[in-house]
Amino acid sequence: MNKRFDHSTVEPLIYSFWENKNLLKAPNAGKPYTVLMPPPNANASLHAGHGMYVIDDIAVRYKRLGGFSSLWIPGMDHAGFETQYVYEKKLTKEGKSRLNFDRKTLYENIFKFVKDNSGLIYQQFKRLGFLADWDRSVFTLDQKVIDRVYETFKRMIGDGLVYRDEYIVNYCVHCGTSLAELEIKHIERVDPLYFIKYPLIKDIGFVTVATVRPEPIFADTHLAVNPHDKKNKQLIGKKVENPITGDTMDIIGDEYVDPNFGTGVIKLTPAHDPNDWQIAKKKGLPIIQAIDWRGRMIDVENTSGVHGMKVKAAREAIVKKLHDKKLIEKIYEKHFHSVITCYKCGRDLEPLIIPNWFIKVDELKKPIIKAVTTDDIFFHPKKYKKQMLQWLEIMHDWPISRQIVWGIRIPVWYKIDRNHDTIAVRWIDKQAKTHTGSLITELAGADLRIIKEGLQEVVAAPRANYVVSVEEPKDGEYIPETDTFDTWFSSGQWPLVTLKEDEFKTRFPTDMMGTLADILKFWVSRMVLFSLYLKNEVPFKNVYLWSMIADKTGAKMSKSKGNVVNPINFIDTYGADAFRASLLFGIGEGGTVVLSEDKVRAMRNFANKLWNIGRFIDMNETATLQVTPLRQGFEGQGSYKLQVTHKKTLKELEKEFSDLKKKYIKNMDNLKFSRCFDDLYEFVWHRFADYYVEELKDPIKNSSKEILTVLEETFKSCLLLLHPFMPFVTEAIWQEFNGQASSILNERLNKNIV
RNA sequence: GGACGCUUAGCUCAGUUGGUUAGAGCACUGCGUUUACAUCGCAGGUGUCGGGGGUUCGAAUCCCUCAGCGUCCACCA
Repeated sequence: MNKRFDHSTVEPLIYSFWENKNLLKAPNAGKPYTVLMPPPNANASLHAGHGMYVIDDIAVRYKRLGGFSSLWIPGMDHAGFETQYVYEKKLTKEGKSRLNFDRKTLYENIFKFVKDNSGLIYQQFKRLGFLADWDRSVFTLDQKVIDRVYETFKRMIGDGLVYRDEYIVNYCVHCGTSLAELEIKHIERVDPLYFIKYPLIKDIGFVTVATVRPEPIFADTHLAVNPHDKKNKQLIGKKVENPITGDTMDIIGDEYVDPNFGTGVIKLTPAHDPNDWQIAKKKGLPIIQAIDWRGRMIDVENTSGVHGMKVKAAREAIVKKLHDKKLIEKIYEKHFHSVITCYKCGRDLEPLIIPNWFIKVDELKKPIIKAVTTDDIFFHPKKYKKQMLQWLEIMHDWPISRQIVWGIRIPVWYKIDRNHDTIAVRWIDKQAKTHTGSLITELAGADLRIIKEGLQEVVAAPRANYVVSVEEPKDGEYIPETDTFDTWFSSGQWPLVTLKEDEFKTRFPTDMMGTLADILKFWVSRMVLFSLYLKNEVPFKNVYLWSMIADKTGAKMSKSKGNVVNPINFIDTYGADAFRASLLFGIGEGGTVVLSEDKVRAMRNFANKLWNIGRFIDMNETATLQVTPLRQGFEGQGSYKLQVTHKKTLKELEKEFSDLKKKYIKNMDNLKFSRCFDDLYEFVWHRFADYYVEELKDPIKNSSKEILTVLEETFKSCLLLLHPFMPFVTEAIWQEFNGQASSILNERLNKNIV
């Protein structure tokens, strides 16, 4: 044995050994134990946040050694929005945009891009030593996943759980796309705040409203004040005149209004402000669109005179108009506020109403709340049970459509009715010219077949007729829905697409779901939802949530902060075992994980310590067995009388180790992995090596084989206990003792543990 | 504003149902080691266990309160 544990040569050899010996697959024998890997983005590469996957590996390995048929099924996610975002960035660099392609071509290009960039993360997972059955990997765009998603959608339609409605999204009129939360840039900016006077009807005087957006006033139908606002609450029920159109407007009360901002009175523009929209939905107020997809004003009767103008020009026109009417009380030029802008072009985003598909969750969430409350699903750490329940209470209907191509298309076709204008399209012709408009108008200038070939986007009014079908219906003219499902709609069915049909009897519910706490509500809750809906069972018995990985200073790692650590560097320098162990050592349950090089180095030293304990035992054995080099020769050797003190020491060791083992089993079964590892570290280094081995060194030099046997057996048991945490070094030492063809993965804990 | 959590050594953090002298890693100091390991060993800590109050024979641990920090949610017209 070398003086030092050489991780860089040993680790790859051991991993391919496991692969070649089929040790990564679930053994046929044993009670099933199943863990599903949270699918990383297909084009992702390893970052510190993936560190928590080690938890899953520890569980899988522990159960393997415990005699279970433990199985870890990996997979990859297509990660709709995020991947398309990355791809479009690439297009921008090439001087192109997604609008240069029809929908089908764009999808195929992204598919190729993802395919070319996938696979790296699995290579990196292998370097971490993951005991996963790679042959069973599932991709969220595999046909069987798509089939399952379609089937679920159809069933939900049949059960009346799906409906179409308007939904307010953040839309960039320049880039022609709605943006997800992660693509929005919040910036702070100074804008004028206009104080506009609304003449009271039947009363003398005005009600003044402060706003940064005067341009859609013509579409407003209501003002609102806080019902608890002493100054303004008497306005509730009164009527004012719309300063642009002269129409009558009601003043209503809503707690949402902040009495301390501006004048304490707000105007409601439900079609173009998310908060006003919420109020309007709640109170059933009319939602009148004043701005279209292209960022132009809609005022068909044009009493405002701004119909067809762009937002900025319209604002100037409206302000001038109000000024002429002497309805502007004042303009506060330096209003500091936060606005949302497009990550690509930097322009202001326009909150717009876009028709969406929704899932009704009121009935679906009841069994989830029950399952969480009654601990059918157990949360580690416990605090997430509360967080989950809190979120489930406020969980509202789920908008599942996304205006992107990278995903599973919602299997719906809209029936074209040439007499009713319910569908708008964007398409690209053979000359690469983009056309946008109502389908009926477009059909006047182009054949339906040509439009469909160049189709980019369809926006159908909620009242448009549709047929749910994967294939195009034959009875008339149809145009497909172009929206795709929210990524979580497909990944939420992960437990239902990863197992084989016959495994549902034996491996479902699965045993543990270890994932980041960030996606508790996005992902974990949806998996439970789908599983209870489709299988009437929870998808997993335990949820292990890792809160976050932080840098040395305790700050959360994020790209924007630039403090992201690439774990591969640590693995290269200190070994996978050291990296894994550093994520566990000295960590409270569910606490922040601080990743620091000092700690990784300390764990590398521990791996080396293990190696050298093995080396010490091995060397002494060789020395003792010079006559009969085989271990089987032990019994044939003459026996030695131990001095009383040494016998006592051995007894102490056995007692202490037996206590440790009991504690270990208890903590491992309760998923308290970190504590187990801390205990092992303390025992192996500071008790076993520093104390017992040192105490027994002299008698060993007198060739006492009995002592060596006890030390070796104890140490080998320690290797088994440590193996889930540090798989490589423990396997390497195991093979030194038992031969290169043996594997610690074939050992079983119950043989060695009382 | 709402919910939850955290505050223990210079730094990062363990500390289980309350129970002897509160621990580890890192860092620091001294000594040691010609054969398991210098990626080592031994030794070195005056810690108001965030402040205050309470329960108890006994509190880092349970309760109340105050302060600071963090996470999630809501909100910023």
